[in-house]
Amino acid sequence: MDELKILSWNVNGLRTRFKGGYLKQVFELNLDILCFQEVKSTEDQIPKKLKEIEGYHSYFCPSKILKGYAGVAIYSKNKPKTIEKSFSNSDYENEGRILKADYGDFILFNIYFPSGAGSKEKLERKFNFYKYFLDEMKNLSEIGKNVLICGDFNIAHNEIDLVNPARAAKNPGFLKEERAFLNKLINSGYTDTFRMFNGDPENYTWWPYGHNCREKNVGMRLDHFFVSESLKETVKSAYILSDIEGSDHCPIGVDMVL
DNA sequence: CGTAGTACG
Repeated sequence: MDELKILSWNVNGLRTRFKGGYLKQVFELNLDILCFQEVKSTEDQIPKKLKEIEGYHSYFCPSKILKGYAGVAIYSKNKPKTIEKSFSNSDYENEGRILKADYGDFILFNIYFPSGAGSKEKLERKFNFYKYFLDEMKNLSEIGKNVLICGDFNIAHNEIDLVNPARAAKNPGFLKEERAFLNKLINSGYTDTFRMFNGDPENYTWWPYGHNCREKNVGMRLDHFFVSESLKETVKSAYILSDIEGSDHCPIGVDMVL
């Protein structure tokens, strides 16, 4: 019976959140694993006192394509057996979007999904990313692996997960293809942990900067924590920490007993 | 508009 507490947060700049004292707030929660997205730093740009937080091992997957863009990180009390920066069926290690940590008892994915806003090419790349992701998750669940997936999906799943669904349906974040992708993940045996415990609207994890959107709670639930069927009953709670500010996203998390 | 570096969400 091991407790496992994991948090996921799109920090929108790890160094800026560190300087502002916001990172301290999540490290003080004394969790086992913290997953960050949009780190926006190469490893050499991260100061030592940020890289080496007492009690944690840290792992980074920065973008090698565009400096100051994307990037994911994992801070973990226990050392994973292996760390990978792509799916096993594809080659995404330069993108700064994936950290796959195999702890033996379970595999944790920390993912910054493409937003795909803008060009048609970016949308295509995004759907490709979905394909490789789903392929990997299906393979792992079929061989009975315990899988956790957290991160910024850049997708609101259902109408309950955003403010104006009719208007949003034309925009990346709530396209029918994106929503269908999450349905496919669920059909592959994965569960949205937040909805195991909370069926209410107005639970968001992202708000646009400006226009007092956050104060008015005009946002979307874009960050998710999925678990494989094999882990579903180990999830004791799933939460959104909307009081933790700084980024345009707020942290989410799960408490489990493995 | 913020983050980071001149694009991207």
